[in-house]
Amino acid sequence: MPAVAQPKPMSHAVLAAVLQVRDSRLQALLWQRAREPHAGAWALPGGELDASEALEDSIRRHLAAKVDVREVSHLEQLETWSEPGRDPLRRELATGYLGLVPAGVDPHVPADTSWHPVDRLPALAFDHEAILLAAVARLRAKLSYTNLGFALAPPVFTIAELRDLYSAALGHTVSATNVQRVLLRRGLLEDTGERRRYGSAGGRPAALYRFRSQTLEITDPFAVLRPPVR
Amino acid sequence: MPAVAQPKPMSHAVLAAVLQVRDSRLQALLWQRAREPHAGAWALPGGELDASEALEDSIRRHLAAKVDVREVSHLEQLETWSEPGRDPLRRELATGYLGLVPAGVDPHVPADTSWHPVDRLPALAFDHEAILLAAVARLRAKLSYTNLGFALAPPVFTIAELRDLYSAALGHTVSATNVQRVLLRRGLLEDTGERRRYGSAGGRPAALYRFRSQTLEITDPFAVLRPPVR
DNA sequence: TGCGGTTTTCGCCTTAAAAGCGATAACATG
DNA sequence: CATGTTATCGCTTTTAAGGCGAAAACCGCA
Repeated sequence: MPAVAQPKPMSHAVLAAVLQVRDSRLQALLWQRAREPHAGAWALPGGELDASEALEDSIRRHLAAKVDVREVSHLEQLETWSEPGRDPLRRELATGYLGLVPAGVDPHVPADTSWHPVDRLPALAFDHEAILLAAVARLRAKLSYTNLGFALAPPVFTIAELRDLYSAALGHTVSATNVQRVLLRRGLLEDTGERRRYGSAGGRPAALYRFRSQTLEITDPFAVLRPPVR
Repeated sequence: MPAVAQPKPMSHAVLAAVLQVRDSRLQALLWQRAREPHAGAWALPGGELDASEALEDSIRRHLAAKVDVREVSHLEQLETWSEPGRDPLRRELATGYLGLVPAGVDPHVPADTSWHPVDRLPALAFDHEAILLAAVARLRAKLSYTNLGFALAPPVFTIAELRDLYSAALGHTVSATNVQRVLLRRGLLEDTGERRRYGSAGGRPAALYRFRSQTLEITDPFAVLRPPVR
């Protein structure tokens, strides 16, 4: 049979770095590969793009196999990775996604899947470590100039809880009074009127807040060099 | 796991929004389609991804057909567009790129290709308008918190010239003294020691500056909620 | 050569936002 | 009811940017 130049075996995968703050640490959802290549290494959840679906639909479909996608409070596209050697066996492009799960929920996951702190990662398959680190970088950047915190926080929370969330996600300590005043001044938080205690020991009960919006908003265009006011 | 189905007829394209400030306006490089679909409409330069090349290599290769790629001072990946209906005839993904050309150069372009102000675009083919607008948004955002201006500016320039560049790229007027002080304070500009006159009429000769770095740097992490200093 | 015109550049003040710090409020517990 | 603990608020300091006008540095021309 004459070897007509058949379509190149180039496939397209979608991968998600699903992040959540658990035990006061930023953790990622990973599953352990059973077969080659990279058997035993950990990998980001994802899979093949179908012929008729959009990338975001595809990652939602694949994520459903690992976690209850209704728990995913935010999903956004990252880069597309294309180095020819990124998969040793075949030519495959991969589009990465950042997924976030609010603190507090504990989604049921399959036996091969578990959470890993992003600052103590196991050996990852393929180029998944680069993708995961890109997701963490994106999250940390956006926490500063958007309301993305809503996707990491439970429905209501005290300022102390929120500080711990930001501290874990950003990887450094933050002052509770600054978290409160920065987010309040920007109008991202609103007081629920209720109050609750945070830690174990006694003390003044903390006010409960919620995020005013549950969809991504850029709070400060950081438009240095703004248009003149008048 | 993978059914031995034949490769899906899914192709992958790369497209670039190449932007330059010309005649004090931000303009994009477009070519006019001769054949269906969308014959007569204007399109972003680009083409098919080859089986063995990375996305960035591919867009460089395709751009070479439209413009001298050595003139492109910056190239960065945007999103990947995947709506199944984005091409009426076939299933195709497209990864967008933002390309920048410094003001002053006038690259030779083919007969079907020309520059168009981004605020007065002709009818664009497929979803190219969305991709182009995403590129413009990315440029405008990054001008504020990175040194990306280096990619729009000629090697040396006066503050007045730089203000006009920023003004054209951002789409609103900016104060020259603020451009100067913001960029100087951030350490992005350095004085060449030489001076030159800007306009036609007489006046004090302007100092010539250059960008200290020609590679992308984030000048302000905008790390609101910074790590504590000590 | 002096003078008006033009443009650049600099200093100083105002505005805005965030960080630091300590005082006070609001509870639990013995 | 005193004491410990945590939350919250007000005040001050620091940092960065925007506005404005004066001074500097040239040109052309009388």
